[in-house]
Amino acid sequence: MLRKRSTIPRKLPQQDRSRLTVEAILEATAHILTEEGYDKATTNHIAERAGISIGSLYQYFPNKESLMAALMEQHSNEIAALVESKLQDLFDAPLEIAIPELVRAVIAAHAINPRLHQVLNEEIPRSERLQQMQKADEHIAKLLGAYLRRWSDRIHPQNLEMTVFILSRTVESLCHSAVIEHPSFVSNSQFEQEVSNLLLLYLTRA
Amino acid sequence: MLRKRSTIPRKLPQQDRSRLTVEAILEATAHILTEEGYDKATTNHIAERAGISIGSLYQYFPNKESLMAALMEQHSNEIAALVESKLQDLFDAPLEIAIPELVRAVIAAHAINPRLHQVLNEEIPRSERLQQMQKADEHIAKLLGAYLRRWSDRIHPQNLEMTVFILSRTVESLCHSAVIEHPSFVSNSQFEQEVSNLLLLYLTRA
Amino acid sequence: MLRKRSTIPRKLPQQDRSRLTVEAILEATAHILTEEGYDKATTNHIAERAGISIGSLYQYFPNKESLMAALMEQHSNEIAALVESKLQDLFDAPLEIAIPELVRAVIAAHAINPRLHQVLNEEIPRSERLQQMQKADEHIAKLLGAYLRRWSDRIHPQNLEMTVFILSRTVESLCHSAVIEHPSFVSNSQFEQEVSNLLLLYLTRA
Amino acid sequence: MLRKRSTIPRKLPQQDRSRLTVEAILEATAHILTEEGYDKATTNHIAERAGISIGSLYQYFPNKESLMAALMEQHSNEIAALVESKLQDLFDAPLEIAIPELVRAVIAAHAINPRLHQVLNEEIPRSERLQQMQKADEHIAKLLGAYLRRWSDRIHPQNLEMTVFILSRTVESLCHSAVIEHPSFVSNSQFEQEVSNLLLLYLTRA
DNA sequence: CATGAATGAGTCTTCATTCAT
DNA sequence: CATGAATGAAGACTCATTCAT
Repeated sequence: MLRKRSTIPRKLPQQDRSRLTVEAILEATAHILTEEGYDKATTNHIAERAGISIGSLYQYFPNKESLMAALMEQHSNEIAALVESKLQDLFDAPLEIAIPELVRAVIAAHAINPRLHQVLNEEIPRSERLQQMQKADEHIAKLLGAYLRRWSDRIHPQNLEMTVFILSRTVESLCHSAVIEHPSFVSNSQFEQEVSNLLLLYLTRA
Repeated sequence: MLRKRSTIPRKLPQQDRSRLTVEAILEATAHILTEEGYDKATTNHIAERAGISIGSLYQYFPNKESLMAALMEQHSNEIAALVESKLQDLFDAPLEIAIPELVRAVIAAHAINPRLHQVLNEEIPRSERLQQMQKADEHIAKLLGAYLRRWSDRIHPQNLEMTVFILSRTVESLCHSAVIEHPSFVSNSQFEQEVSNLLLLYLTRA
Repeated sequence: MLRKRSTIPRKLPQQDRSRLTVEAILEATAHILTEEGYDKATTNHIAERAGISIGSLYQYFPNKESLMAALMEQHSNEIAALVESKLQDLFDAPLEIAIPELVRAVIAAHAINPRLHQVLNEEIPRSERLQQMQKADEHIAKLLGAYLRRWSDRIHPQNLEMTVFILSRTVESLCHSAVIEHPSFVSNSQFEQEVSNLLLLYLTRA
Repeated sequence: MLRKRSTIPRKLPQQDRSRLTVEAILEATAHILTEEGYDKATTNHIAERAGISIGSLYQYFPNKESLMAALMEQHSNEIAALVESKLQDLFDAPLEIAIPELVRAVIAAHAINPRLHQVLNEEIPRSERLQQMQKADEHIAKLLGAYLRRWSDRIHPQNLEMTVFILSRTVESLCHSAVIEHPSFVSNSQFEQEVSNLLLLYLTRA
């Protein structure tokens, strides 16, 4: 039987030295991915840039896929952390406050390392992507759902699942596209306002 | 100067036999792409499925990239044609009519071959993608811009470029995600209504 | 600017094992070249005969061209070394001694591996040849020029450049052709004498 | 049993139209060979440049090798014709007249199309070369032998075969190298004189 | 006789992965 | 644990040649 290729890192770095090695590997991966693109990101090239041997790389990651997965998880976590913390802080804030803050947070999250975000989203083969990304997405969807339920009396659309879907996709895709294709928009508070407006008007009908 | 790898098909099929061959090749490519994914789409595999020799494939397409480009163009054209025609028909229709129709058209366009659309959008290496996709996008953006200008007295947001950007990304991404991730939404007129609402409320503030 | 395909070996063999590998590769290349000809000298065939995997071959040589270049350099060096050392030893010897010795040395140099010399000179695509070959040629021309200048008072022809040209081409081509087409000549001291005569009479008019 | 690949043109052009076709093919071959080199000289490319279909090319030449052979024969014949006629005219001329004339003729012959001569001599795979070239060479050697025998009483070297060998290789290689590497020599009567001197002094010891 | 679409064996080359040291 | 030499399956692509029309 063909077991699915493990995507789990081979060993959790327990000593300091290994932790450093793992970090170096991921750093090298991110660097090559952003500067040279996915198809220059060979395991040998990554190991070289990380300053270790290819053998050592495979000591920590059972295959290339797991390397990409680890990087995506790391990146997702960074973004999710930002958004989550905002969302939690704003749990009791009304829509008019929370939505613009959320938009601002998502834009900021994407702006951390937009090129990496893009490569991770666009160049890495699908099979290696879905799992990690969805985990983060789902978590955020859950938080967003909780927030919307908390303020449900002020919200028009009744189908919560659909509303969460519409909200999260819209924010994500607008912020992502803006960062990639219209960097000028990002530094422009008008864009934040417009996106916030789009969502607020939809939610409140006012 | 480093010449870019040509993406132009090698020869226009002139006889009937060759036209069939080209069609068979593109059909095989689409099939393998949707059923097995991009990295199973080797030129040899495609030729085999098309029932021709690998040599014949290269008679019509100078390299793998051009094959993908041709398929994307074909697909983009199909989608763009649908949306464009709708947009032109609706040029004089008010927002309340036009927007829902547009949403419906975009969903329908994506539903033609959603898996192919997804693969084309997500798995094919960036370099081979951008050009074709953007051409279609820009055309639609232009039509959308013209429509919004036509009805500008009823529209609140003043920055036309940004409005077009927000509208097109939002429709595209919501319809795309829905078709891929929530097929149940697609056959559900509520989704269309909600998306239309999102956009209409934003545009009209009413 | 279009970078020329690198002809530089990929890595200098640092460990003993790899040094052996590189030698095995070159040995296999020479063998196939001499026994089967250039168009049987595929990289896969070479690797197989060297008893290594094709991957290992490409670890040391970035492409086929560099393999050929390395072999030519090795071979040129062997020949050039022989001739050069003779020419330096004979710097103060008069024409009557030096010329026959030179002829003998050139014949001996060609006789080391005549078939390889032939293949390297005649079958390998031009582009891969010129550089290596000319380097050796120029060096020898320089030494020959120095020698002729040293004995210029005994030499009739006045145009030194032309004389060097005539001498070197004549010796080279006669020895080469003899080794390839008339092996019987090679083991025959009469041939050496005749060639020496040809050159001596020309230089001294006596 | 593996029959040797025929090198004989498939049919002698008997009608005018075919003769023109064959000429067009050879002309195209020569042109591509001189302008683009041997490895751009694919049969398809040749047919295209000749303005005929690849199928027609194979009507006249059973394989690529026979094409090259035909071109070499044509070229050899042109050169041989020049040299032969000179040699026959000069049969009764003394060495002092005949040798310089011969040298001049050989230089002129090489200057007809030096690049083609070079490609034919250096780039075309050995297997396809030898036969044609040797035929011409042998013929000239025979004529030269006859001439030397006619004047044997004035000639010092006694081994006629060796003398013919030395003479023909020397003239050939010096003229060839001069045309390719030192075009300036060619238009310079001093070079002719020096080469003639080289040979005359050798033959006459005077 | 001409055409040109079709063939497919064979080429160079890459890169994830293993394993002896 | 680290090293890096070695592996080899697999991919993109070429080109001499054939054959149905």
